[in-house]
Amino acid sequence: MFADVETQMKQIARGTVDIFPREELLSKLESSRRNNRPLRVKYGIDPTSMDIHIGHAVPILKLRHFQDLGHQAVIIIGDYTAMVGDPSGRDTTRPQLTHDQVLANARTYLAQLGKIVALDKAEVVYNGDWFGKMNFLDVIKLASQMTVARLLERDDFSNRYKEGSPISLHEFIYPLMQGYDSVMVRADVELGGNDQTFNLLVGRQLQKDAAQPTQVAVTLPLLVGLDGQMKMSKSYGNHIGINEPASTIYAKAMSIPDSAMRTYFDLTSDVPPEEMERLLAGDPMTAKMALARSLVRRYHGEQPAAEAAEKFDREVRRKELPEEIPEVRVPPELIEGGKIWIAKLIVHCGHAPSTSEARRLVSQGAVSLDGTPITDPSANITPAAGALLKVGKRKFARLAL
RNA sequence: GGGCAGAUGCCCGAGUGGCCAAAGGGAGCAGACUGUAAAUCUGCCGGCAACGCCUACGCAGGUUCGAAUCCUGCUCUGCCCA
Repeated sequence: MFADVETQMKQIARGTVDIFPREELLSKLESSRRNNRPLRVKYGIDPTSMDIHIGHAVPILKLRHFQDLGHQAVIIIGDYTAMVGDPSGRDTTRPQLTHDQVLANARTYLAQLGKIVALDKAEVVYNGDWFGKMNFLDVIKLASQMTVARLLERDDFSNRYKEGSPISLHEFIYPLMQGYDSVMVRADVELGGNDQTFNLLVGRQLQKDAAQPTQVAVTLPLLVGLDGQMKMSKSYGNHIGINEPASTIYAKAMSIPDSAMRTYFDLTSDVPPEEMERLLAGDPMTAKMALARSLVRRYHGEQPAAEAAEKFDREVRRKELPEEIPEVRVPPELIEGGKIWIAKLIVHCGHAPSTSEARRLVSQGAVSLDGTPITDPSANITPAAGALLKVGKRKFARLAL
């Protein structure tokens, strides 16, 4: 039982950059409905690092939408492609991972994917299943289906080429591998980030060469990070990890710039469009709270979402002390004559990476002990059990002996 | 294989013998402001119980009282020729 094509299209299209070609998707949806056959919707993920952030989750959510509409999710774990390292959107070559690292990552990935898609209803395949069996001649045959000129059409490749940055040959192979995955799983639709457009189109070409029906490419925007400028990426430190604690997700979501709110609603939340419009027309802070809450709800559930909201309100807005302040034992070897150097103490609490950094914080007036500001970077203080050390606005420690 | 150019702090990028822990920008951190943010302003931004010392300008040596800067070899990268 599939919903009518128009309804499906509307849900599929929300937040997408492009559906290519649109008419082909329409006709696929029609015949799927007519024949009561779900579409095979492919999403490939390379387990290159351990954690998924909500930027990665954007296309995965779209996959979930397809599932909700009754279609078949086909998740490809790129255990082989991960070893190549997708160069998309990057200006440098990625490090190649070993197969063991990749398999370990794959396991944690699947656990995280399960928070978004219904894994029990999805097909999960590893592309090492077919790439691992290819011999060199097979690779050459695959390579012969692509030309260098076409590869250089891809922006990131051509930019790097023009700039004189290195492009390794294996990176050129990557799009072919991704495209070949589509042939192997006979994909009807492939989802991917905007930066994947080229790769998704290669899939169409390879399917055509293999005399298969071609897949429709559905691309989604790259989510901007917390800074509102650059794309979300762990290496920029502007990400929200889906495995992060509820209160962290909430607080990070609250720190996105107002200008990014609509995008976040569209791409990361389960807030329906009408509700979103209503919120965006009103008080920005209320809207952002709704957004933050919807995010936490997805990854942690309703109850933790409510708690995170409350915690944020209490600690950040009303500047009350957090509920849980880490207790830090002051080791006797750091104490001399009953006193401890403030910079050492801050480092010991983990609130500064070096004593140099710690003394900077002190001289900038960021440090207080039991509410009394400490401004002398060479101050020695007498540590008392239960004393409250405050570094910056949000970092606390309760001393213990 | 040959010729030429390049490698600088988290990133980009100046610096071509002392005044260089290294301009400028970005990122980051702290303070003020605030609606949580953004924007703005101010300060900081290698390490060390520190007005001094140590480690740093691809790697290894060398020349010099003194090197990021000069020389030699190596590694990596780009361009051109083959």
